Amino acid sequence: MSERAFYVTTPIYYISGNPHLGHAYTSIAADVLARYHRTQGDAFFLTGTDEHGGKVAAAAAAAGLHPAAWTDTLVPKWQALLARYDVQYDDFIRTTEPRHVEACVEVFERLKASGDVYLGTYEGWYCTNDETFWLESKLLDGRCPNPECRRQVQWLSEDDWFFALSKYRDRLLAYYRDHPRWVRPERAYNEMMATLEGGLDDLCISRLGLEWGVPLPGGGVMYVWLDALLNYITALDYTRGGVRFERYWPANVQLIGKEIARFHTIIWPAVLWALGLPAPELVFAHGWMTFEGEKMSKSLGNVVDPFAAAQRFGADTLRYFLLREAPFGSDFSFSEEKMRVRRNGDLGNDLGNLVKRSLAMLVRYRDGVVPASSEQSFGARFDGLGARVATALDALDFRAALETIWELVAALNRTIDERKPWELFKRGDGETLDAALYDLCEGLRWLAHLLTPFMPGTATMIWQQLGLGGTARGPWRDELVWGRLASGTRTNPSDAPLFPRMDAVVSATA
RNA sequence: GGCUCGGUAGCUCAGCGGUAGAGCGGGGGACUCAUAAGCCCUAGGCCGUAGGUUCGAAUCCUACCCGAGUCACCA
Repeated sequence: MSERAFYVTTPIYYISGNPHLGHAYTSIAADVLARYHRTQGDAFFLTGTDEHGGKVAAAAAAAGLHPAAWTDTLVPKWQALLARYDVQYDDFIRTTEPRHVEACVEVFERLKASGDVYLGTYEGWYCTNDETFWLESKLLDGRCPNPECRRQVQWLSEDDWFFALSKYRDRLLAYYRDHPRWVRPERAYNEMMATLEGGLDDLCISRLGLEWGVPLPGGGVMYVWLDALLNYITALDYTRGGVRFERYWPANVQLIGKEIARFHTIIWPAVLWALGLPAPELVFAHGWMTFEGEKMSKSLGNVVDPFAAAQRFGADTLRYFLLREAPFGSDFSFSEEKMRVRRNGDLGNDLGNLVKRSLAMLVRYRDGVVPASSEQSFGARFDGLGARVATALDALDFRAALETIWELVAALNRTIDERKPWELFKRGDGETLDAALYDLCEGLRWLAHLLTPFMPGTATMIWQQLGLGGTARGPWRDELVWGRLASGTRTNPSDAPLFPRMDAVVSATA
């Protein structure tokens, strides 16, 4: 059952400052999906940066730079972040690239031609900072109601372009009812359904007073959110009849933070339909990351620096921790102590130590060469394991996927204590010893395959210590067959532990 | 205020109509291949509160309490 090409996206990151761990979180999740699907067939993973808008222009001005020059200095930080966490994307789109800007203009023209974009008049209070129109009733003392803004608003009356969003309300409602799992988790689905039932207004999609954005006919720029959403198809060369688009759209999974669900699950499908395109199959809104229970924010000074964290713990430990610790749709409380516990427990004691003890016994008793086994019964119990991990991944239940993999880790640790290779060796029961050692090595080979999407670096180290060339690859249904590891394979174990124990940070003030 | 989601063992959570579960922590034990790691045994929690439905509810319904989120152009 070869699957159709798989397409996964992250939001494009709004480059208003430096990346934090939350950005890495979304990207890692997308990377795990992409890496998994790449092992099974064809996959395309898109990420990028959202570079337009008044805030970016203002930040650039403050730095004395043209917005384009300003964003040029910031984008490498995001790319460095992704590299630091071994996030392997297929394309990185910047909304300032000509391929995107030109495609946005083309989309605008098409929508105008079809009548879904029309010229109207917008009157109302406008906050320049937030680039937002506010209803009079929302204002607080005549100021912007956004608590982080509170600036003076101004009365604006301008001819603007509108998108006929309200026209798609009934279709959206029907779509939601027919596809109860297209927005997840369920909480997000419910909230969006409630929004739809409350009714929709047409969307103002132009900003006449701004210059930093996709230029529109007659002046002004495209509303940044429309500009941003379109990246998911402009990167596939949609307007240029690209093969990428044919192959990958609609997206299988679009990952978003829960705060931008409305844009992705109401406006976005309506825009796609207006273009005659199908909506994505699944939009998944993951939770917020908090620091020891409190929202991460610059003002609280508790933003976790993703570079420092990776430096201290390593990319794979972070990747494992972020996906294992909390359900993907829930908020997630980060703390170094929790991470240390996972690192030393699950990774060091269970996995790392398993690799080391298994290969050490192989060296001690069989000169490091994988023996032939006359006995295949041990592996039978893992027949459905790969399929269970795959099922969990399809549901974006990363945690369940990892728990399932750890069933194998635990079973291997257990079988060592049960079969006691050291006793078999002393007793001279070579055949039974060979069977035990083979099973351990074969289990490690399975782990390399299963861990590849989650911890690519670790998976490769296990693979290579087994003496196998390159990296673990190939569809699980073919590779996860007990007994595929060739006897006679000369292993190449390392003395260095995969996950050295980490001690708690001692308070400097103690 | 409306709506949504949670409130289960010390901690993090699973279970979601049929005699309460996992991991971690804690306690005990046997071993030695290994990163003082691994393995085995153990923990007796009014399943937020009060009602209701049912032969039977953590699991369905109602009210309430507590926490979080969200409420139209705000990553």
